[in-house]
Amino acid sequence: MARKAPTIRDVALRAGVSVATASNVVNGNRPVGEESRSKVLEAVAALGYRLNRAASSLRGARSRLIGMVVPDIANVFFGELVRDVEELAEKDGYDLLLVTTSEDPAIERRRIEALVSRRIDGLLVVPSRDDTVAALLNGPDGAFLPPTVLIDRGDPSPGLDTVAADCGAGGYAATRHLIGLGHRDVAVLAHTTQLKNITARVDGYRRALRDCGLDGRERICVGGHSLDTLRGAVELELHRADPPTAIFALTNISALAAIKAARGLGLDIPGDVSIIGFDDFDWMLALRPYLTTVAQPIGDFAACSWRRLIDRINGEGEPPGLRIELPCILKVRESTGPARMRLKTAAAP
Amino acid sequence: MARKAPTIRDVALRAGVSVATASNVVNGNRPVGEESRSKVLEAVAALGYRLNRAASSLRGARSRLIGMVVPDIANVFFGELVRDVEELAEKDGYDLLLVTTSEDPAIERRRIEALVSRRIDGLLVVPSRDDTVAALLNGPDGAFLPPTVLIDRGDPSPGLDTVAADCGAGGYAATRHLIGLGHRDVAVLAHTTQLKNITARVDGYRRALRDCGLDGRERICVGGHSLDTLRGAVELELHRADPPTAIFALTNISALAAIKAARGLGLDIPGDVSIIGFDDFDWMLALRPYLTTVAQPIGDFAACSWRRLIDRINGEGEPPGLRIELPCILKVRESTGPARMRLKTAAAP
DNA sequence: TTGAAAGCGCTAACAC
DNA sequence: GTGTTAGCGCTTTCAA
Repeated sequence: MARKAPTIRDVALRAGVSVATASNVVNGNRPVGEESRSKVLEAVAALGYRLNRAASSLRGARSRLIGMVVPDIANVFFGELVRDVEELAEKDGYDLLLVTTSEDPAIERRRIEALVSRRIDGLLVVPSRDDTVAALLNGPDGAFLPPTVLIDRGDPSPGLDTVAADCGAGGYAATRHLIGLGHRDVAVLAHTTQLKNITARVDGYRRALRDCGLDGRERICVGGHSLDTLRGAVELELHRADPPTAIFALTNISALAAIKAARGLGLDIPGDVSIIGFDDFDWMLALRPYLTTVAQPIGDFAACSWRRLIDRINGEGEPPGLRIELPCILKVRESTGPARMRLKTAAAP
Repeated sequence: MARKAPTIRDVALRAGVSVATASNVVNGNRPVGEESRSKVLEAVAALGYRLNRAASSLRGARSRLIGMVVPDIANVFFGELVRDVEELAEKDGYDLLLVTTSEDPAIERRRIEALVSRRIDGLLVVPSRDDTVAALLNGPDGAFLPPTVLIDRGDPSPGLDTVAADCGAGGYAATRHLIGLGHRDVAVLAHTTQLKNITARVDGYRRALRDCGLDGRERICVGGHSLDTLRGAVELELHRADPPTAIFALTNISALAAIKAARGLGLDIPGDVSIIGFDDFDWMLALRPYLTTVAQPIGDFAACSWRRLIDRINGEGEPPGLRIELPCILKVRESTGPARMRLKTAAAP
């Protein structure tokens, strides 16, 4: 426990070579003779030598550290994203510095600055607002961001790449599905209208209504980030004189909220209200009714953003500013069904 | 973008003091005169100076980096744990290096070594086996682990602290609940029997059976880590000539698997089979039937392990080797009900 | 209370 | 292909 960790110098000494050679063997930067190489390797093994990355990154080399920023790691959506990214990162020899923002731009800013002071090689962020990272990039500070890729959210911006789903198409498909089932009163449940990926879903919904001659029948509920406030918003909508016959929930948490609200009011799903969600997780396929949903390709988010990030770090590929949109898939299950002609009035609580 | 980041030297220069003084102001290690202090602070602000942690940790100071190791960050249980820990960490000025093991000891070992080579100040791990970290700590390598706290799993071991739930009591309570409902054929669904926290739940189950004179009626299914294999194990059990009337699923994923298996066989919950799960997440309270479950205090896991880790890092508190057990809470909901006298035979698929 | 100076372990020139 | 050396930015003796 007390033994000091061996340094590259110890390795070189034991192998009878110079530190430069030892270093070159360890991180394969330049070719090394066969004999020296094996002697160094032997010394590394014998001494249990482990590279001190703090030192190497100080010296100017890559830190092999990637910062990852998500609003809430306990949300399965971000959980899966981080898991997939971490797997990719480990394959490429990077470690992940994980940071959480609680959807708060001030915290986000502080956390990103902390990451930058760690000399991260790249940054992957699901921003709390569409413009926060661009603001940082071009801020008065001249904040020194490494190659950065935004995921799921964020405006296109010169220095930034974005990987996201084609939310417009997703919203459109979901709404068409509902209209096809005979629904004419479809409410949308959003947690916010500040995020373009959410408003794109709403736009898809609007477009579908319009295409079907249902203009002016829009019902948009905004419920905030928490399950409880979202639920409250749905209850309000369901208590109206003319409640919707279907609810399109724009996130997985919103879907949970819509379901709980309907349950709480004693409404049958999909008998009284159809519900369609966003994202696709295991629980949606377990308890009844199985949830109809618009699935986003999380694995592809991870793969595309990682590829792009590494290219940028290596100075390869196209210059920054790309936007990559991936398709969503509508999964029709049990929570959506034919519209009732007249929905029974929800009893007052 | 091209401007080089200012160093402590730049700050000292602009403030007209020595680098030592500047350093002392920045991280408050030693008292500094009022005048110097304000000049330094001014310079820091003006230059937008940010401490280079790679350099300071190289020089021997704390890295303020904590390694966190979990089997799968996409599992909500670990997701919540990491979220809670991250929040605590940020408050104390630490960053989290997150690493995932896929329940594989070899990967775990490799990933922990990567963390150690980052000179982390402390390590929080949910190990893939109870003895992996202890092996690392006492290994021939003399692997140089910083203060380490195990969470949820892990044998008590001299150099290691452990924070976990009182799984024996949890298993006991769940089983008593079922027996109280008249069940005499209760199957337990475990993903593994290699982990003590799981076998403790099984022991609680056994103890409850014994206390009720149901010795010898144990049914223990082991289903592996994936939802599909777990489900297969349950189906097998449910297809027996004398299927169980209740299933006690030992993790949240097992619960999902049990539910899907029952559904697939057309069994009503809890009419045909009662199901009780472990852990408590939002989805369990949304779709029907609401799941009866044994909740673990994840927030307390985070708080206790963090407190302990920080104390160890600061050399305070008791010497390592502690085991802290936190109580579980039984939440009775809809998925458990009275036992049927005779369960209808499950139709072959 | 402050400053000067010595490295922490490593990599990148640059020489051989 | 290999060795020598000069720092990277910082904290920390040690002296003043």
